Amino acid sequence: MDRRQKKTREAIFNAFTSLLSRKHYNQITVGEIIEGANVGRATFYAHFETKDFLLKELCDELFCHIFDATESNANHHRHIFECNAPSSVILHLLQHLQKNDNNILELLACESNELFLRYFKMNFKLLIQRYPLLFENKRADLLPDDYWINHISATFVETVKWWLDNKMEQSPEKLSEYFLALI
Amino acid sequence: MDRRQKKTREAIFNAFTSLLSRKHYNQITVGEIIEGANVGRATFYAHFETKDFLLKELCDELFCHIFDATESNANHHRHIFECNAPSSVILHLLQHLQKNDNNILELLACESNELFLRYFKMNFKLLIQRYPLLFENKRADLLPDDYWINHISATFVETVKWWLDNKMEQSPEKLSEYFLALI
DNA sequence: ATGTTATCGAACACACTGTACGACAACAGT
DNA sequence: ACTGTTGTCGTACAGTGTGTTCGATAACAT
Repeated sequence: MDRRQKKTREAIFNAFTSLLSRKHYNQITVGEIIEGANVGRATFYAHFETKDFLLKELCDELFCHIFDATESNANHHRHIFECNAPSSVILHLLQHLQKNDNNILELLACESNELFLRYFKMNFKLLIQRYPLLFENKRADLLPDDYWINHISATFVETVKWWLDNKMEQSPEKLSEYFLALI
Repeated sequence: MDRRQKKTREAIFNAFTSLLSRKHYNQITVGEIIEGANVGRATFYAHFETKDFLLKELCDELFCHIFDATESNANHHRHIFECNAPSSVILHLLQHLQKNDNNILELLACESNELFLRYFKMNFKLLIQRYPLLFENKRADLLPDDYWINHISATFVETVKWWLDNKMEQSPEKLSEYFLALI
């Protein structure tokens, strides 16, 4: 990819992220983004069809990054997934979050965090669907599988949300303990 | 309140609800609302400062209605809340939803349902905070109270969401069983 | 019957969106 | 170093939505 394109793309992402930490997605205008990124209007639209597409591509970069890393990690240590040790996976994800790659925390904690948490949940769901043994549905006689999987995912996302609301005072280990105690 | 005002207000709510079932909140314009409601532009702004305020007032009417009913019911039958029978409360709420007062189902299932589910969760949280014995935190030694309360609320909301996604095929009794099995 | 208040319709200034075009500069390959 | 390609810039523009204003009219309450 052309160096100029990369520069522009990154500048737009940065300006956008920075704006999101200050105001709600709905109230951010393309005008503000291009001003913050110092790019021309036409340039913005050459990269992103609309503001919504910008958001989507940002999410793609963020979560593909985190979850791909988790998964490739899992491939090297597949025994983790198959020896029924959900705590390591959860812990790994939480630690990854704490490192705050790509300012992901800023986005998960911002006023428009629902947008990002939705993607977060989706990716987490995919992850645990790929490894059904990780969180086994121990009451499969009573509870439908998709209901169970949705519950795990939602609970994890809510745990992270709660963590952020509490300024992340707890350690990833503690949080992982809370989460596992629930399920 | 003036008869004319009531008529206008209701016409706007109806047009708005109807639009929400067809398209996303963000893409609904004031122009469409007033056309659907057969109301002048100035009239709309005499009732609601912006579209966001319209949404807020709609939510207030909907949820105050459902939860007030639940709560006044609870006052008459306070023993339900204090004799540790969460199943009756849950069942009561689910049955209330199924009756679909004020097209609340249309709104909870529409493309912009996050907006309404947020209010739903908030009100549910208030309800169970008012009756701590209802869902007692049995691992208070390990889990913080607000974490626990948030988890109950989120799980209930996710249960309802799942129900809606499944076209509400299950009976309220069955659903209540699922929910209670989780916690 | 009278004064009040809600509504209407049209017009308005303003802001944001998405597109178009010519000029220019950065790039890649030879 | 030369050349054709491609990304960017600036400006301008049409289209659309927002929120306000105002006088005329009709519904309301008493």
